[in-house]
Amino acid sequence: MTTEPSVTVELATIVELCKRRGIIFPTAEIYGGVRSTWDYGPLGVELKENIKRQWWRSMVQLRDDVVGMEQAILGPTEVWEASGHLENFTDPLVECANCNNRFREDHLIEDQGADVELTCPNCGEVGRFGDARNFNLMFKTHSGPIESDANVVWLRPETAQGMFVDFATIQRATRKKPPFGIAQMGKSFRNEITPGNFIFRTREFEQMEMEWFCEPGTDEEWHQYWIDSRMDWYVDLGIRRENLRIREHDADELSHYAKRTVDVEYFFPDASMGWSELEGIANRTDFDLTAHGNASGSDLSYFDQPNDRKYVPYVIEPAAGATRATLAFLFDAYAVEQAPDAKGEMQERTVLKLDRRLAPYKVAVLPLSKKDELRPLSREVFDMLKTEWMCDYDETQAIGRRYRRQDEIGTPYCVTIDFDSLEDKAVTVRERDTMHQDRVSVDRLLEYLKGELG
RNA sequence: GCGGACGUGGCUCAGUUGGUAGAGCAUCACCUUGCCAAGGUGAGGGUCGCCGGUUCGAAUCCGGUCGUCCGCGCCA
Repeated sequence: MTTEPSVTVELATIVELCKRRGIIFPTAEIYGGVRSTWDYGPLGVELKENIKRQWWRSMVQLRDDVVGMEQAILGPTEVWEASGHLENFTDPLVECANCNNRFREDHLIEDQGADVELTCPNCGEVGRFGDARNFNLMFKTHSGPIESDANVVWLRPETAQGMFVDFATIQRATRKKPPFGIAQMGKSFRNEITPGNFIFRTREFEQMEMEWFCEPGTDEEWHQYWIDSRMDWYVDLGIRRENLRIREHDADELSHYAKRTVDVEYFFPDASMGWSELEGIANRTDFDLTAHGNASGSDLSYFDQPNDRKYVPYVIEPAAGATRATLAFLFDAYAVEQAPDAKGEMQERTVLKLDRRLAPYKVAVLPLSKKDELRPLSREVFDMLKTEWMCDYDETQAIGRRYRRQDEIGTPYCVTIDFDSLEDKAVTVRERDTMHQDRVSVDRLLEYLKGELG
């Protein structure tokens, strides 16, 4: 049994911090916002891109058996017919006129039979359902200025199909042999009936997906390999292992394309969230390549020349949500600590203990005083550091207050220039988690920080 | 979509029985030779989600609408 961590952090606290510090906030808020739609501010875009960069680094850059791609977001109807999304992402829902609860008509018919009046599972009323209405989870639009059935295109509901429809082209171009993977990061869109929990479930969201093409029969082994690998990735980037778990999908919750799916779940410390999915690792078998092969007439099988045989590769898919991961990293990094102030009294200190690779700013340059004398050296230090990392420069108000500001957004290092610096050409480097300070000469500063930040 | 709650300056909130808005924090400027927030002085910032109605007059009543949160159903 998993022991659930007892720490509580309210989602509202994270939302408030995100808005106040320009991390994430409602889109077009001056017009009232749009439900389920969020903008990433100066710090949020850095954080999210850093998460994606780390995913790409571990998934593509550091491997010789995975290559990247980026597919267009708009796609033709044929792709989504073949993939099964147009069929399976459309739910016929009926609503009970008595209690207003809504159910999937096909599920009711399956349970109760097609030749009887349907009974409401909620209130027990018989025959009070209206006509079924289709809820399509895919966004539809038109390519070109004229709206007509002939130019319908769809916003992709997952990035995965790009790797399937481009499989043969990429395989030929790169001469990769199974097992190998194709990775993609980017926006996907689903018309969720019920979005919510801030950026956890949104209609526009960002995915990091990799399709691993392997020989049938080796798929189960590879599935386990990728489950382990993906767990390690989150832990390596600072998520506490006790806040992560693996959950096996029941047979009745498997997607239409999956033979087996395992979720990586994170324990969100907000009372209403709890264990929630960050990533699904699915065995999609040869479902997609076969479907697209049949529908398009292209041969999407792989010819294994040494063994003189042809097969349609099986696919293992680690599919992560970049947006969800961003929320998980924010939650896991959020801490309120006690720290003594100048008078020695204990005060609350909010710290985002983000891994250094994820922190929006790596270094903040903080002249101790706003006096003109300190400015030239301070700017010199800032200009030097900004060529390596995203840095912040802040010379307003008390130094303690500025340290707290940087703590709250997770900046791992603060560099302070004081009046002694003008004499000894050295600065104070203060680390976020330990609040430890080092005096480092300006000449050695870049080298010192490279050692710390990598 | 249904039920419930809510929507006041950047944030958190207060606004008595309707008479044209306040606080703390934050922000900005100046002062402070100052290393872990809440010293000093001063300043900017809201017409109370939006639309309409009732009223001499509405943040405060009514209707609609948008959005948020909780619950239900559906589901990445």
